[in-house]
Amino acid sequence: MTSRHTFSDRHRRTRSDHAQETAADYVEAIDDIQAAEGRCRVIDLARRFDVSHVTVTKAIARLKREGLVTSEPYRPLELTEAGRQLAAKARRTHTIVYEFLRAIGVSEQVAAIDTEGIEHHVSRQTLDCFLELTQRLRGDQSA
Amino acid sequence: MTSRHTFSDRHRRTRSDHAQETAADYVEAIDDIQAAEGRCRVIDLARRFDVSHVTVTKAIARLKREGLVTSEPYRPLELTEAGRQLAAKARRTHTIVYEFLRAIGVSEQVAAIDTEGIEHHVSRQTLDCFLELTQRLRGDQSA
DNA sequence: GAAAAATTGTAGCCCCTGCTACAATTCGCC
DNA sequence: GGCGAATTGTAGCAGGGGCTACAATTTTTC
Ligand SMILES: [Mn+2]
Ligand SMILES: [Mn+2]
Ligand SMILES: [Mn+2]
Ligand SMILES: [Mn+2]
Repeated sequence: MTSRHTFSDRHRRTRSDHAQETAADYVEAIDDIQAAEGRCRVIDLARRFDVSHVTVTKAIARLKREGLVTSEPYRPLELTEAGRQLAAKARRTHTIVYEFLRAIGVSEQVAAIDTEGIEHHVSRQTLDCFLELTQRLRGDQSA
Repeated sequence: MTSRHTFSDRHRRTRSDHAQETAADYVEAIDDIQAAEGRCRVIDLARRFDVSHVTVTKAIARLKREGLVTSEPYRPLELTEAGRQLAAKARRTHTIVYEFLRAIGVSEQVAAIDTEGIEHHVSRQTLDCFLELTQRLRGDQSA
């Protein structure tokens, strides 16, 4: 199948997707929580992801290294401009995937769960197809 | 959104999906390679996934612990019955996702890549929706 | 304003997945 | 039969992501 690509391309890409997954989910969550509560603390993320605050602290250390987050000791987290941009992009993707799953008949609960994983593995092209089909199915609704 | 579930449910599920991801991809690959070459060696998997043979050896050690694979030192890999069943299930899911992406207009190359990640995050319900829509779109082809 | 509670940080542990370097074994070929 | 190549195994390293236990700091409460 598909003669001019290797299996390794596919798996390399999946591994690379996973490496960026935490970053995307974290900055999106930080942005969310800031919007809802005015600020985002480590404990807020720990509760959202159901992990210990230590796990969050270590993840945040990495996001700082990558220039997505800033913070001073014992203070709430802030997003850098790059962090805000990634959050916006992550949210757009998340919404498109979720709305698509809903449009093709997946329940709210299941769509929410599946979206959280799928969103990190959809290329631009696939996302466009999702968007287009969501529109089409909505127009079709009456049928 | 979706009032009676927590964010943590979604992320817990995604983490659990990832834990099973390696197992599914490996047994599927072993089954593939056995079918094509008569046997599957460590080096075959290393080439397919584009990782070192050491990485494969360690992953295989885990699959042995989990009862999916057996092998003797310096000998080719064998699947247990459980391994074969998981491989079959993984292949079914893989095919459904791939055919679905193709049906909604994604190119062969991109569909092959995206499928490799998405397949691990589609619940049964979503898979059913994929299948149904694939059928519908194929009938619709003329439109 | 001090004690208690909540939050954050740090030390140290685990497993998974990646690697290089090197040793052991098997395979292929003369 | 043996030698070189291919394959597999092992030692030791790194980073990501999970944890508990405990210390430090901030926030809340009285
Ligand atoms: Mn996610
Ligand atoms: Mn994934
Ligand atoms: Mn896969
Ligand atoms: Mn697959």
